[in-house]
Amino acid sequence: MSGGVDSSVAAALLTERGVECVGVNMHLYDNERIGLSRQKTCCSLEDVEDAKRVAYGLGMRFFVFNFSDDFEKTVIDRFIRTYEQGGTPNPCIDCNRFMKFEKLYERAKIMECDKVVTGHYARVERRGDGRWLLKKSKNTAKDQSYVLYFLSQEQLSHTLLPLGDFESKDEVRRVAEKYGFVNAGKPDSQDICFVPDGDYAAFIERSTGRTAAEGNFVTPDGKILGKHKGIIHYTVGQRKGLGLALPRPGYVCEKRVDTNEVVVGDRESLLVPSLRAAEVNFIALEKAEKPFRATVKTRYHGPEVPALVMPLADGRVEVTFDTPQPRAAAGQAAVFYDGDIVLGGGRIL
RNA sequence: UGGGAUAUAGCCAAGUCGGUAAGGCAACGGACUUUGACUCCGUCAUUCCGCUGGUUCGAGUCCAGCUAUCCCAA
Repeated sequence: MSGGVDSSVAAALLTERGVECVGVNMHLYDNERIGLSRQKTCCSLEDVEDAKRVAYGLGMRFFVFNFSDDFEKTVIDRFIRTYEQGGTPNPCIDCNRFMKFEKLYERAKIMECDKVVTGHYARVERRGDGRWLLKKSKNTAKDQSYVLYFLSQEQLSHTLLPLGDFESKDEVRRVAEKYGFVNAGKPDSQDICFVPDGDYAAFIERSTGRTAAEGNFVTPDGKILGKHKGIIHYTVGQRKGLGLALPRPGYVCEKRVDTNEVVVGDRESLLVPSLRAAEVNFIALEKAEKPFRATVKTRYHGPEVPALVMPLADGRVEVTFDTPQPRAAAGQAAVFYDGDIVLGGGRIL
């Protein structure tokens, strides 16, 4: 329970069904770690209070698990490393993957709980042949199946996502209001939780003690356009914030870590016919050896586009789009869908 | 100091027969969003069009001079 509306309502719904629940909040980082002063009222403390009040109100026991060491080692380290290697991490996916559905699930087993319940907008269903499926939420605008593509069969069999059937966020808020939850009107979260001011580059520089090296913006054919602030400040596909006055809009097409160059070109030069992904997890497919068709999402709120997914060795796949697509940033997820059903997904290389 | 060209917002750049300053980029603001982005909407020259004068009811647009830069030839 994050202290937000969604997990609170999820808890309420389960309680309503007569399920015995334990409320849990994950403590993921200390304010000092992320550069907020100790004295300052930290929103995360307030959030824990909110979560606790909701849990107690529902007659649940409530615990706070301190996962800050693991969060530091997995999510934050990965975040920093990915940026330094020229990619663009998705810490929310890593947090779901390593914290909520790995660490927390382990604890749940120790506590002899059968299920992990979260406030994600997605659905878990069991198919006739016994295979567990991950599907989009009914409220497709809020769908979060994209950030859960890594779930294994075992994890899915022990996961409940009660918000997946809601048609709108307003309905969820109405439930919260019905229960009189303090957080019923709390705004949706956004930004990276451990970078509350949004300046992730400054966070990386603070953490590593290294300042990102300036380098050149170059055209695809090598002409120098100007100076950039350091590769970690940009992401492939980015248009705004380059500070370059070009005749047409310029997009980041490539980040060259070895030469510390950022390639800027027009929208055309951003298009690629295919991409590769690694660490692929298949959900609806038992095993994928043959190429299959799917619609593919390469960014959280991006469009789904038709493509052919070809399994390769070492858990990799090659995704060939029916029509060329803007290049996706390495480190983001490529998720394959068949309608509402998540076939699988992987990390973009 | 022979000839030619250009001087419009941070950058690029339209401005017709003189009639009361397009557009793009960047920037800034907002919407969207549990990552980074994309996208969308809005703002952005009213001591004004290098400077100074002149013609005109009216000049970025015509004329003169000046200044700066660029090119060609010396």
